[in-house]
Amino acid sequence: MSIESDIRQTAFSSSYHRLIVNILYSGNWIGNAQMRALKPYGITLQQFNVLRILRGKFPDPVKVNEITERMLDKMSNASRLVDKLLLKKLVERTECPSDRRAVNVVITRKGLDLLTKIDATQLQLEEAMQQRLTTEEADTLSHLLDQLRG
Amino acid sequence: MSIESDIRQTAFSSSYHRLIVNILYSGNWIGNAQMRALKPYGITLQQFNVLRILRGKFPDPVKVNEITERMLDKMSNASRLVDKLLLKKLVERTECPSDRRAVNVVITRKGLDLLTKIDATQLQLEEAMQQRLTTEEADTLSHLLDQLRG
DNA sequence: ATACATTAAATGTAATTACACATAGTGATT
DNA sequence: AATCACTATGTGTAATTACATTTAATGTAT
Repeated sequence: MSIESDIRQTAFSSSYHRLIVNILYSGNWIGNAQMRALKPYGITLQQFNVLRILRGKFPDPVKVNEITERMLDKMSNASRLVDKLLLKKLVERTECPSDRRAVNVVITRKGLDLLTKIDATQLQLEEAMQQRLTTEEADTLSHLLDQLRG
Repeated sequence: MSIESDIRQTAFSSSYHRLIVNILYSGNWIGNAQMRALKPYGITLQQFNVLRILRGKFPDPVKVNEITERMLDKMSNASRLVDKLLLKKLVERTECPSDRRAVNVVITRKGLDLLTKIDATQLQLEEAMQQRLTTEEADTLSHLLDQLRG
C-alpha cells in the first residue's frame, strides 16, 4: 500500500513532502504494532525502551541521565518511567556513590526475564518484515534514514 | 549520523531490528521538528494534520469519521481535536443533513490563512531535507517504507 | 411498527506527556 | 569557606492520549 492510499491523499506537493508524511505515518504504524505486542506484558513502548537500554549495560548500572540521552523519544520523562518500572520491580534504583546527585538504575532478574519473553514477539515482527523487505533493502532504508537526519 | 551513534547502541541483532528502531527514532525526530515549527502558530501536530485534511477537501466538508481514517496517528481523537480547532475558529462544525449522526467539518478562512503562513516553514524543512537526500533518494525511501507496511 | 445490530460522534477516566520549575549536589573561583 | 554557575534528578501542572463507554441515529429483518 502506498502512503497515498493509506491516508487517502491524492497527491503530495513534492517527494520531500510525501517523505515527511510517510516517515511520520510509518513511525506511528510501527509504534502502534509494538504497543499492541507489548500490551499483554503490561508495559508501554517507552518502558520497554528503557528496559532494553538497561539490559544492554547489564550488570552495570545506567544513570537516569544516560537513559534520557538514549531514549528514542527524547521527550519522555526517564525519571518517571523508572518510577513505573520500579513499582513493577523490573528495575532497581540506587544512589550513585561517586555523585550523589545521580541515580544508578539496574534491570532486575524479573526485568530480564520479561524481556526474554518479549524477544519472541519482537522476532515475529521482524519475520513479518522479512516477507516484505530483503536484508539489503532494510539496510538501504536504514542508511537513507540516517542520511536524512544528517 | 547513524542510528547507532544517535542512540549510542553499539550493535543491533539484525538489519530488521535496526530498521524498527530507526523508523521509530526518525518518526519522533521529524515529529519533534514539526512540533517545534508549529509551536509559534499555537497548534499541535495533530491539529495541523486535521487542518490539512480539511484544506484538501475545501470547500467541501469532511465528516469526523473520515478525518479519523485519514489521520497519521489513528489513535488521536478527531472529535476532541475538532473541538480545539473550533475554539480557535479555525474550523466550523455543522450537522450533516443526510445523516444526523454525522458531523460536517469545514476549514474557515482563518484556518486557510494560518495554513498558508505555515506552508513557508514546511518548505524550509523540505529544503533542509534536499541538502541531505536527492529527489530520487527521497522517492526510494518512500517506496521502501510503503513496501515495508505491505 | 418493533426489535436489534450497526454506525457516528461525544464523553469519562486514568495514564502519559510536554514543559516549566524546584531541589540538591558538584566543581571552580575567589 | 562562601559564592556562583552548572548538572542531575525530581515534581507540579495543564494538555493530550488511550481506551472504554455512552448517546443518538440509521438500516434491516421480522
